[in-house]
Amino acid sequence: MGASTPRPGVPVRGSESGRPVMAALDLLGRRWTMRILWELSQAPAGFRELQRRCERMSSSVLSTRVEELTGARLLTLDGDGYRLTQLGRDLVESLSPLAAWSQRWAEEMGPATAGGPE
Amino acid sequence: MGASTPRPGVPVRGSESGRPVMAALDLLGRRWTMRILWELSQAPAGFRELQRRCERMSSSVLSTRVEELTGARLLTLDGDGYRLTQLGRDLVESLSPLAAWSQRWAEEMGPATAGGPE
DNA sequence: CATAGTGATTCGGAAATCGAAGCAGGAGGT
DNA sequence: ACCTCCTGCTTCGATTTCCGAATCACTATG
Repeated sequence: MGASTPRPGVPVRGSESGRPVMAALDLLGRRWTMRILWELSQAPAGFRELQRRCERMSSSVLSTRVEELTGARLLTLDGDGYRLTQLGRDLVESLSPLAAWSQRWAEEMGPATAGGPE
Repeated sequence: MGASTPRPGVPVRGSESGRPVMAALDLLGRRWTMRILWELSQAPAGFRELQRRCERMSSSVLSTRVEELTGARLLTLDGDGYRLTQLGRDLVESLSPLAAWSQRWAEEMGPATAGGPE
């Protein structure tokens, strides 16, 4: 399988520079990645429970994502299932302003799009 | 074209809840989306210049992303090209802790993965 | 042996992405 | 008018990613 875990300092998909933030954007910009981190920040979970929490996402992709995130040292697997490392918790915490922003976004978008979807 | 812009309050790919943060994660979790916002936060750019800055990403996807982000009120197109709206600037700002985190990530990963890829 | 749980893989089909080429329109020059 | 160069943007076949049901290997329990 061709999936490689983005690493800071190594050129990644869409970035030849290898700048850490670009590697992060590459890693996070993959389907389900942020959702997985988000869910695990709520509580650790086993493979199947994690799959359930993520709207029953496909196990093949979950397996790939888990491998990537483990390789990026954001996840570990122990007796209780998958859990965030300290680095992973820090990442989710750095993402937390996004939740506040999305609230304002909702307030801005809600009234303006009341007309209907497209 | 089947692309629909995620909106807070509307169930999106990978989320039946429609919670704003899930809509945001869906929108941002698409290839090139965060990169485009990141680049435009540096300076406004026209279509082709934006494409150049994003490692010559495919024009078809750029067109789709630009449409999504415009629909989400994060982008506008004027005489100078594409630029972030206030909402878009706020989003990028809420993402800025990510840059700091990625630095620590790089420090943590660099030495630890000197052994080789995978 | 049977059952049930775990994490994880296989594989055919669907969807997203890629990328080179081209379209339509505007500005400037001759 | 015509040609050239720029713009934002579309088309379409090829490639990559993602999906999802079935399945594997392993462990534990009975």
